Amino acid sequence: MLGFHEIRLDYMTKKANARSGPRGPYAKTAERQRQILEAAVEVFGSRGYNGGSIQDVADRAGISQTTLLHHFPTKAQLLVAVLEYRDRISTSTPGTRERFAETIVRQAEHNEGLPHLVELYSVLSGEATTEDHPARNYFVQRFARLRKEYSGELRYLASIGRLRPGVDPDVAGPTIVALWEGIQTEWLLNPDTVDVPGILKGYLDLILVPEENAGWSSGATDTVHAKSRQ
Amino acid sequence: MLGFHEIRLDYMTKKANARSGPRGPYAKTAERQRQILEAAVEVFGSRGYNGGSIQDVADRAGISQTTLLHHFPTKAQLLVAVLEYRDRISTSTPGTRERFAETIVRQAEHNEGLPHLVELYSVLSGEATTEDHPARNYFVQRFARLRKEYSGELRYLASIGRLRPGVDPDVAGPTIVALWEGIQTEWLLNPDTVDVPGILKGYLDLILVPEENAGWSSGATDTVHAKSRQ
DNA sequence: ATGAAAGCCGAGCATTCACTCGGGTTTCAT
DNA sequence: ATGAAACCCGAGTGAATGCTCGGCTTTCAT
Repeated sequence: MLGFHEIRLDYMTKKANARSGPRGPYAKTAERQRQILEAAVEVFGSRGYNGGSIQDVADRAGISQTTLLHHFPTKAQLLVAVLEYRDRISTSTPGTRERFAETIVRQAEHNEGLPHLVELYSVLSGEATTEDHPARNYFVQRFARLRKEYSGELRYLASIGRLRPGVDPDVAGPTIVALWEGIQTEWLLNPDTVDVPGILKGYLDLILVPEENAGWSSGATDTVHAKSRQ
Repeated sequence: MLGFHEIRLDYMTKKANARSGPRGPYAKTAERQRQILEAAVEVFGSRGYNGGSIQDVADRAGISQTTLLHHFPTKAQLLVAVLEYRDRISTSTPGTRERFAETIVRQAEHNEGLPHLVELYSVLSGEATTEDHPARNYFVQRFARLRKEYSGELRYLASIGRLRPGVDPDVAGPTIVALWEGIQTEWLLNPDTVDVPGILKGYLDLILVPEENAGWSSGATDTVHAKSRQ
């Protein structure tokens, strides 16, 4: 059950009296595992977890299936490793708290160039709702965390008068998370007519007060014209 | 490629000179196929298309796998038949055009009693984004139709002054579809903390003007308190 | 009633699946 | 340098998959 990436202190503890024992991964191992995980992103992203095979991943990584299983003993452990890998190297969008909306829209625009990633999360979050799916707990935790984070940011914006009166941060936070999730799935099915950043901006413009006039009076922000038609 | 449900006129044409030929389905066939399709909803809903097997469906329907394949020659055709079956018997929510929001919220509340159905659509819409998935075209069409329908309803509401100024029906329509889709997936992962009707009502309250004061002035509708916390 | 088609199923079939085994090659601390 | 562990792989293994085949039973228009 030990993930490949977890620091195994016992390997590193160089006891003088311990003449022999496990030596830990070699220098090239990290790079090889990165190759495998990148291949797994593509396979699980394009075929899903149930639909993709470890043979597919091994082929795409240019190694034998047996070697893959040496690094990640089971398919389920490989999937968990993929998700943790993507979390580790994901672009930690900086952005000040005041630029909440801009940060989200910018991230959505950035994602348009990473269809593999979007596919991975869309396919797996749906699959993960099934019984005993190895990624189920990951997505339960992930969505709960996101809802909490967004609600918190919106509460802060409310405290400085940037949230439109009548908007409950504990409703709007989960709304952003769900909207983002849903619109990305639709974008994968219909890339030409669905505008992910546009839809998100449309909602954020609805609930936020523009920075200049913190005293909110009416919904006078310009209509958002998205390419989303029909 | 002929779906089981399509009316096959050639069977019914009783030509006097045709002494023998295909006779069409027997009386009990419709009921049997309904059993199979109900079983398939549960299997594909709880395990996904790739994760569920036709053996599972046959077992749950209480028939042999071979008999199932007599009625639905391939697994892919079974899936398509399931989706069309659910469309055919789906509760055609009446509701006047003016009661747009109420109709949606009522449908969402109704869905809480049909977790099998919600699972089916959530799991499959994610899976369907993968290459060559037999349900891909179904979901492409379905989402496009829903976006168009909702945008149309909102355009009508705008024409009678019930849409908040500044809200573009062509953005809000797709937003409702995506939000619904996303929040249902999260509900399946976290049924106790996610309130599907509440989140939808929160958005609809934001974009619609209450019936009584068609002259909209501020966001003075009460804050929506959902059970959605953290 | 009869007989042809529909309905139904046990027994396979070829393939793919995740995973194991045994043994070779490479790395690297000593 | 050396030797133990890490790395790597060919060749399986057993189970499950979607689907076919051949033949029996049931339905029902004639």
